Order: sequence, then C-alpha cells, then structure tokens
Amino acid sequence: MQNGTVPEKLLKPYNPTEEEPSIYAAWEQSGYFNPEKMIADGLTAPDAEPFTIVLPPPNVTAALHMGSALMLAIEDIIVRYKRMRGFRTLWIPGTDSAAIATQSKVEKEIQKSEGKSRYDLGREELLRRIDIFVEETKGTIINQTKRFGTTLDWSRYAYTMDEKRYRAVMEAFKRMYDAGLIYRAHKIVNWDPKGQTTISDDEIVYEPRKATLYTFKYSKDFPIAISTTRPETKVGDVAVAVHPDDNRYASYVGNEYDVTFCGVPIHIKVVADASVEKEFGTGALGVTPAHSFIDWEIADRHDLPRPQVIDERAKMLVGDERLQGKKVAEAREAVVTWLREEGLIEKEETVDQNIATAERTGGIIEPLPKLQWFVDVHKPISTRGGKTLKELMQEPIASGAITIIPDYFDKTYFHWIDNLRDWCISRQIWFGHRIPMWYKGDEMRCSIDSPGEGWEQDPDVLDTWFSSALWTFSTLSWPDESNDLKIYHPTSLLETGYDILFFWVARMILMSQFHLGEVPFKTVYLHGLVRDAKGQKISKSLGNNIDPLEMGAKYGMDAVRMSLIAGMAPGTDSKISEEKIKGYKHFANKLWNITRFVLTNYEGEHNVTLSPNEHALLDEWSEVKKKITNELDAYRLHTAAETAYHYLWHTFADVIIEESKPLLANADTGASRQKLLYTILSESLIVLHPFMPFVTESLWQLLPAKNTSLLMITPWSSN
RNA sequence: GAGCGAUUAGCUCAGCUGGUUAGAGCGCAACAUUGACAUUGUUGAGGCCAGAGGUUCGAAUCCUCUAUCGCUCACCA
Repeated sequence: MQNGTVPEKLLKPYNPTEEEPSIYAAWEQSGYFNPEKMIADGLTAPDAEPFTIVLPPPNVTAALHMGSALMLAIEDIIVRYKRMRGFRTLWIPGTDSAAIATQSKVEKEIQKSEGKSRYDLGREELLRRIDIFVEETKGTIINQTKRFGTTLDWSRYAYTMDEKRYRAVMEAFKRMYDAGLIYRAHKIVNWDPKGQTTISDDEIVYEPRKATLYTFKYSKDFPIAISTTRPETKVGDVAVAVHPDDNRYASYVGNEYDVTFCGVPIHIKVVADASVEKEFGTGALGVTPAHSFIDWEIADRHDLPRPQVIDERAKMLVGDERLQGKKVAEAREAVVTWLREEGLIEKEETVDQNIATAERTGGIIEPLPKLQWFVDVHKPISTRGGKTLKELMQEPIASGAITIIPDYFDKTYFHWIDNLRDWCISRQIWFGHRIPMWYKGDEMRCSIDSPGEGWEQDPDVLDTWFSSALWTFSTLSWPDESNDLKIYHPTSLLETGYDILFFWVARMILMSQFHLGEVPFKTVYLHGLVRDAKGQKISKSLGNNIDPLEMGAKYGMDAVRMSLIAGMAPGTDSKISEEKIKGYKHFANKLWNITRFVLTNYEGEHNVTLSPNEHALLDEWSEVKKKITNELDAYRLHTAAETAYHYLWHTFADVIIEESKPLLANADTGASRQKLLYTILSESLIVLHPFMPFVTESLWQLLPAKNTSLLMITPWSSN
C-alpha cells in the first residue's frame, strides 16, 4: 500500500550537485556554525562544556587536495557530532602565509613571466605582489573548503599575517626575548644557497647519494692521513682530531704543523677528542669548524679558530685561480686533481651518504657560521618552575595531559625532543613577520615599533612555524585576556597529518606551555597520507592526482567524505580510488531510496503500540547507535562509519524493510510497522549526519514529523 | 646506524583492553528480481591471521627471535 504523500524530488535518484549548494547555504545562513548563536537560540546550554578545534590552516599556495579533504572530513565529522551532542562547539578556520613556500612560488612566477628576480623588484614591490597573490588564493581556498560542507565558524576566520596575529607574534617574540629565551649568536647554521636563507633542522630532507671518500695527507710531510668526501673544504681545516685512546696517534697530540694545501697555507693542530670514532676511515678527522656541525663543536672544545672558506653562494672564498670564486663541486675536482698530482691520495672508495637538502628549494645545504636568532630550548625558565622548553614540551605527553592518537607516536615525539637543538628562527627572506629587533650603532633593542630616529630594524623575518606555533591561542585573541581565550583554550583536539608532528604540534606545545602555562590541546589525532589505489603518493608529476572537488562534483561530497573515512585507521596511510568513491555514492542513493520507501508507507503519527518483535528491533537499533556513539567518543571514526553503513544497508534495508512489506499491507500490523520504520529512519539520519551531512540534511527536510529546522542542530542522544 | 610501524580472503583494509565456527567493502560464481533502489537481493567459493619458538585453560591479539616491506630520525667525517 502507498498511503503516504511523497515529495516529488524523492521519486528521482539522489542528485548531490543539485542539493549541496542550497543545503550549505541554509546551514551558513542559520548562523549555527557559531557557538554563541547556538546558545542565544537555546540550542546549546549556556553552561555546556566547550569543544574546540583549530583547523590546521592550509597554506595560501595550496589548492585543496585529497589530504586536505581527509582532514576536513575528519574534523567536520567530529565537530558536527560534538555539536549534536550538546557541546559548545567551535571550529576555527584560517590560512597560513607559509613564508618561504609562498615567496618562492611568487618569485618563480615573476621570474617566468617577467624574467626578474626579487632583487630587481625590491622588498616593497615583491611584498605587494605577494599580497595580491595571497588575496586571490585565500578566496579560492575558502570557497573550496565550504564545498566540503565544513561547519567552520567563519566569523572567527584568521590569517597568520593579519593584524591580530601580527600583534600576537610580536608580543610572543618580545616576551621570549625578555625571558632570555631568544638570543642572537654567531654560530654554524643550515644555509640554503638556493633559497639564500637559513633553515631549521626540521626543514632538511636527506637524500641518499653515492659519494667518493678520499683518504689522503695534507702534504708529504704531514704524519696523519684523513678521510673526507669533501676535499675542497680542507682549505678551511685548523686541526686533526683523534680519539684520546687511539695509540696510533697519541704521540702526535699537541703538535702543530704548517702546510700548504692546494696553494692555501693552513695551520693544523692535532687534538684529542672523544667524539672521533677510531674505526672510521683512518681514525683521524680533519677539522673544518666553519663548515661542519660536528667540527664546530670540536673547535668549541679546543678553542680553535674558525675560518670561513665557502660563501653564501656555495663558492670558494680562498685560494688561487684553481679555487677562488669556484663552486664547491668544481673546487672539489680541482683539489682532487692536485692531490693526485702530488701523489697524496692513499685510497678512493665509493660510499653511500645522505646529503642534506632544503625541503622547499631542493638546494644542497651548506653549513655556514652566521649571526642569527635562536630559541634556547635548554635554558631554565624561572616563571615556569625552572623548567626548560624541552621539558615543557616533554611533560604533557609523559603525564598524559596530552594524548596522541595513535599512541605509538609518543616514542617518535620523545626521540625528536631528545635530539633537539636550539631553534634557528631568523630567515633571510622578505615575506613573513619581521623580527622586532632594532639596531643603532652598538645598541640593540627589542621593540614592536621603531624606538626612534636612527634605529634600523633587523631585515630578517621569522620562521613561518613561529607564528603557526601560536595558532591555538593567537586565533582566540591572545595576548588580550578575552572571553574566547578563557572559554575555548586549551582546545580539545588537534587533528593533523603525522608529517607535521615536529614542525607544528611540538612547537605549539612549546609556545602554549611558555606563554599560557597550559597545554594547547588535550588530544592530538594524527591522520595518515592519502595515496592512490596502487599505494603511490599522489603528485602532479605522477599524474595520478584524484581531485576531491572533481570527485565531489561527480559523486557528491558525502561519497568523497565516506570513502576517505571508511577503512582509515589513524596514523596509517590510506588509499583512495574512484571506485571506492563511487561505492559510497551508491550508499547515498540507497539512503534516498530507503527514505522514499518509508515515507511512501507513512501516514503520520499514530498512537500505536509496537509489537514485541518490533521492540526487539528497536532495541537492536539502540545498541547500534550506542556503539557508534562510543566509537566516535574514542575517535574511531572508521569503525563508526562502517557500523552505520552496515546497519543501514544490511539490517535496516535488507532485513527489516523486506520483512515489513507484507506487514505494511495488512491493516492490523501496518500502523505499528510504519511507526517503527519511521523511527529508525529518522534516528539513522541523525547518526549518519556527521559522515554524510548533505544527503541526510536533504532527507531530513522531507520528513513530515520533525521538531528541528535543521538536522545539523538536532540533538543526538546516545540511547 | 637507531627507533617505529606493517605482514589477516584475488584486491583494499577492520579486528579496542587475549574468549565460542576470523570480519567488511570491492572483485568473482550461480540464482532471483523491473523491484523503494542510475539496479538490487539471495546463496556461495576463497584465510595453518608472514615464519619459528614461548606464556596461557585458551593467541590474529601478549613475549622473544627471524624474514620481507615501509616510514621517521641521525654532524661516521
């Protein structure tokens, strides 16, 4: 029997592209992405527990890809769930300026179209061009983000370079400087000759290469042979270091020698240092303080000079025409030629080595001594109980104040902290937050504004992660003592990719612990990489890019969301394929048809009693709902999604609806059946809504008996 | 070199704190159906849960070792 009135729309298959834009518009116009509006309208209790997430701000350079889609899907599911569960739920949107990445992208474009470098344009003009670029891409990113159905509170939108965030960054720098945590020093740093800037240890990517390890003496008269893959740097040597227990060389320790190496006079002292490994090479290490981290430290311990022999363009600073002004690779050839001519080489062997390159530019890192700004991670902080930044980062994970999901990342995190050195935060680029340090003659002052006439500001900008590290509280109006900060900080959850655990997550903990004396978030949920069906990384060069927006247009955003969530455990890389997305489109359509069937057979509220069997079915459904609730509470989204999917399709549709067909046709059993089906359907829409917000909302709007205007704000009870 | 993870059906993966005959999706085979369903349904085939030892009344799950793959970290010059 078909007694119900069915909306016209339901008679056709579900058409996501037709439904999605108007649905999102309705959500946005409701104002309910904003928790204060929820309270004002009585939808959230004024004293409700807050639940906060900050969106990891996408780089302004980046178009939305499957990775961002995964992130948005996970976070939106959680946020919608919490909102429906009655939390005072806030999800803060934003974008990141991504200093180096953005500047080099714009520079590249200008180089390509106009053949000009940044030096041709000058600082001001380049920054103007970057601003134009940023304004364009920001809008694109926001629109794309909205298409996924994200319930971000757009009224709180933040950009790392906007006015408020600028103030936060300056204030943070000043407070850390005043606390003696930020210092300026001339020491060896990672220099990227291609990007013409320093970079932090974490921005280095090691690439395996074959190299030749040469074993030789500086000169015929020199008593000890050394080994190196970089003979050209030997013109900067000041010592040969051997292990204190190495009998072979004990008699030479303390001796000094003058030699001429490839035309360059050098003075070599033999020192004993425990950092040298007896078994490697000849057991003797040529010490080049200015161009090697380990050698710099040896020089520290033995009070050795540190002559710089390579410049910022990776060219030689010393020597005759064979070396002077030559690139290091050419100089290496020249030195090897000379060594051969002199008959000094004892051994040449091919070895595997990891070469340090800059993440952004791919340039080969040249360690150089430079005057830079650093964050001291080893200094005891009096206002924080004498603890160091290192300890402040370690503690909350160790104590459980912050939980990382999956938990095995704890070890990775601790290992990183153990090896942590002071953080070099100054960058020689133009786009970013300029360092608030001012110089006048020998004077130096930390000040957000110019201290007055004759003061020059430091030309460098801050590492982009410095500002990102403040994100959980800079988005909540810090340093102002705002209500937002009181209510929403510490945030509840930080959801991001495991690849930025160190870059971002660790540094947010550092900043929040220091500036606020509290953790930035209570839980960290790390998702994996999205790969293609074959398990390859998705990249433009491989041509295997699956564009989430394109897929959304074809199969609906709900299908894209589900395909990213189902079968995806946290911290594990997942695979996506068009086939999988298509499968979930079928599910959206299945829901559509289930609703069609139920509504076709529904005549409105009746005062009927369910049969014992129907009570049992309802109980079974309650159990499923409880399970989904528990799984979501534990952030097991993948199993929650599958549980819901499976129940709807294979229990509700295949079993309950099938067995209902004859019962509905019978006047005695029909009424209670109608009630049962309608009840389970409407509750199912609630439970599925976080996962598939569009189709469920569309269907909710078609339900004849409902007491909320939007499914998005319909309460989710666990029983 | 160190650390971490993975290894479960043809493919992609779930399986939380050990508990009856090990699960899903896709794919495959047969049958049914024009059905609420751009199809869908029913049934089925297919797994010594990488290997070897151990703990236990009981192990895919805990421990040890081995193998293969992957990731991360590292200043062996």
